[in-house]
Amino acid sequence: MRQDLEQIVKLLETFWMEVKRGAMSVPRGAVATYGDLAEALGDRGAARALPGVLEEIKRLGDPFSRVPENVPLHRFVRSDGWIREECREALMREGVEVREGRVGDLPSRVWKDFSISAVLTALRELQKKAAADMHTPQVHDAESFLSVDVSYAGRRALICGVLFGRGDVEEVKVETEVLFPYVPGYLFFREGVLIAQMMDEHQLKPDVILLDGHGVLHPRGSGLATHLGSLLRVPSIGVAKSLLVGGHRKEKEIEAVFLAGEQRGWAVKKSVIKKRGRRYIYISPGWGVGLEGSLKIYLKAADIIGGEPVERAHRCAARW
DNA sequence: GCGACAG
DNA sequence: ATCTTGTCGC
Ligand SMILES: [Mg+2]
Repeated sequence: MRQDLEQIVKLLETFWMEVKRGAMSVPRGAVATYGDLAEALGDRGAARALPGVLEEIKRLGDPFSRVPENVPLHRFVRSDGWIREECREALMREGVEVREGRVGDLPSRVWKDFSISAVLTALRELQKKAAADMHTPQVHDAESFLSVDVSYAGRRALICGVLFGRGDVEEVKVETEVLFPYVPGYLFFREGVLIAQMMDEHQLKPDVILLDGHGVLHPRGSGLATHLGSLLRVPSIGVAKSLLVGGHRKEKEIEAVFLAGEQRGWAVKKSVIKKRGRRYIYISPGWGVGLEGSLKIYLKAADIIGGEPVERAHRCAARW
């Protein structure tokens, strides 16, 4: 079953609505932790993204409504009781005891009765569907390539695609609004959605897309490259600078990367691609490409562009 | 206190 | 990813 961009974007809008509802429900005189709000949203791992999200809602409004909301940002603390510097005074005025930057008696003050929908769980369900979509005849070669990267400035994003493989090299750039924070394991919803918009707008149909992130080398087998490839029905490969999950030996120039006892990708010394560099980069199949195909096609792309393909897109995206 | 989780 | 001076290594 195919997903569509509008359905996904709708869920991202829901994310902001639910964060707002959750934040507004914390009563005066109480505090809530970022972790508990994240858990109510479906994943405690999103806790680190929430201070920024709440602040954005208050200052600028969510990216959909763009109407600033007076969320009680000051009632949110870290799970160890730590309160943001600028929130301490407001909290004290509400009768909360503040000692050395922390909530006096956290267990008695903390409120966690959120009744919001678990949007992040819904996002994970989409990831699982994309991961299950992994079959189809896999490609073993490609003639035209698109490498992509995204840079950020506040809530603006610059998406840059580099098309190559048929002689010339073409750059495509699109500037848009960021719709979702960075949460480890959910990169597709931040960058993939913007990249899909860019490819729609310019009607790009390369044989394969090379993305700055992982493919099946992901907790749910559904990284940025996998989900985007599945959405667009374009074969894709993940090219990451570090691991999110999994591990590998460090003896040969090219090593297999394993996750839960199964090979999910490759670690390739950068020196294989470029003159310098001793670090590994991580290649994994996205969608419509197998393990062997991902490595073969990636090395071909690197050879044609004469360097690391995603790095090429990275430099492009750095120029606003 | 330390380690850690793509971008 | 971004914020940023000087510093290290090829
Ligand atoms: Mg990037």
